[in-house]
Amino acid sequence: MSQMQNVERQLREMILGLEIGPGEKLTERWIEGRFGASRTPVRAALLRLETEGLVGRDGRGWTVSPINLAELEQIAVYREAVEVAAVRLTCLHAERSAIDVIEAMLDSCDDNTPREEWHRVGMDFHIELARLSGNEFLFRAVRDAMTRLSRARWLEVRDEAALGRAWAEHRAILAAARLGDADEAARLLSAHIVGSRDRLVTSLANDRRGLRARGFAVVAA
Amino acid sequence: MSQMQNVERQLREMILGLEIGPGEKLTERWIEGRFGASRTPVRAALLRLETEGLVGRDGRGWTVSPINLAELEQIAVYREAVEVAAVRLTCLHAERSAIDVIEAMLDSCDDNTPREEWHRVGMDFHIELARLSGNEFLFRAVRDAMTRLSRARWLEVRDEAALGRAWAEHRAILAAARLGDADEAARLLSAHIVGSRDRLVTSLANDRRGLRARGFAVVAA
DNA sequence: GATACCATTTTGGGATACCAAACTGGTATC
DNA sequence: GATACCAGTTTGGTATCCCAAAATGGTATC
Repeated sequence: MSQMQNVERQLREMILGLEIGPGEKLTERWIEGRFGASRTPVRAALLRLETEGLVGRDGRGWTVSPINLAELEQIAVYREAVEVAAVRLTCLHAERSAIDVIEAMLDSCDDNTPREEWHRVGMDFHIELARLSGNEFLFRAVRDAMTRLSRARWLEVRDEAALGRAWAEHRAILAAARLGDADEAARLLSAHIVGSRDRLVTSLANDRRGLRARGFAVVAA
Repeated sequence: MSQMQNVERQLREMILGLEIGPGEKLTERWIEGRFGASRTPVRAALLRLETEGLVGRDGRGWTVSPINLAELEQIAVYREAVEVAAVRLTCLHAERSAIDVIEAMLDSCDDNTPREEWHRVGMDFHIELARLSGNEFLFRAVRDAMTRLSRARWLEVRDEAALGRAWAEHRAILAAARLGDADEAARLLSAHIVGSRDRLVTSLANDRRGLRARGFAVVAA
């Protein structure tokens, strides 16, 4: 593993894991020291994370991208477009076994599963479903969108009921896909994404004060 | 203008303008000498062009991405998803004047207009239409997709009739958008993209031998 | 106490030096 | 003639150095 990939991966994990808060300043020299690499791989990593939207330039200097509620809403619209297109393709040439693999992912979560794992599986559901479309561009679009949403979803306060509802919606989507019913799968997925967005934005807007108190920059819609 | 942006812009122009052929090898040192910059900005430029899909890593070393017919077909599906979503949004809050600006772009091309300009306007039509959606992510998706398609479209052999047909389709889409008829605009745009893709892939597949003779790597579907 | 100003430090952008791995071309061997 | 092998060269990855611009902090002035 090259240093560049190493720095990139570790820095991404720190940002997504909120070990570095949204809105925090980053200096290339701090990263250099933190990961024991020189500035060349550090700069390469920052350039890539910039295209992922996780860090941004703040005049001179780098900043961990703040949570931006307006952006979250726009991403949801984007997701809806690409995920619905992907699931429609999947329905056309649905591999029964491939869908079963995704269902098994959902099954792997139970009462003993740590919160972090639910979070990851919830994202992977959408990513893996998009992968089944066989279209590399739709897949990457979904994966990148989920990456951008990741921190916000992590901050969302979700009760057991909401989590259970999401899982039920996931299962309903898979059921429609298994039958090859593209219209139904599209309708369910679309509703799921819109619902998720509403809960997410509402939750963050309500908690905004508390989040800022924790040092997390949250930009209003 | 920083060196990095300079190198990036010039190198992108050379690749898109086919001054460096698809499939050609690139060395950081050649670029360094060609643009009179050191390796630091060269490296940054390559990293960004990599995310745009214009260059790729070939083991050790860099290669200008070949024209990939399978990829072109996948991009068309992706475009269809995002452009249709964008135009639907545009229809919801269509600014009459903004649509007129796009129509004026189309009008600016006549018999005396150089082929290169038709090419550029044909792409900008789609990009600007997506911008009107107001959704940054849909806009960027369309812009990036058009960038990836650019070289292939430039290589396409297009007769006057095909060009005229494309312009007529563009105008029809704008007319529907002006009326706020989202379903009609979506239907027309979708058909336009599918038609474009078919003509493009057919043309390149037919010319494949000749293109390879010119030193352009063209990967079959 | 607020503010304008200047010296110092910090920082990102760029240039260069170094290295190990990969590639190249030629040669010896069969 | 084909092939295995080796020295020399090229090249991407990394570290380090330099610089100008921007941030910082202290100080003098009002």
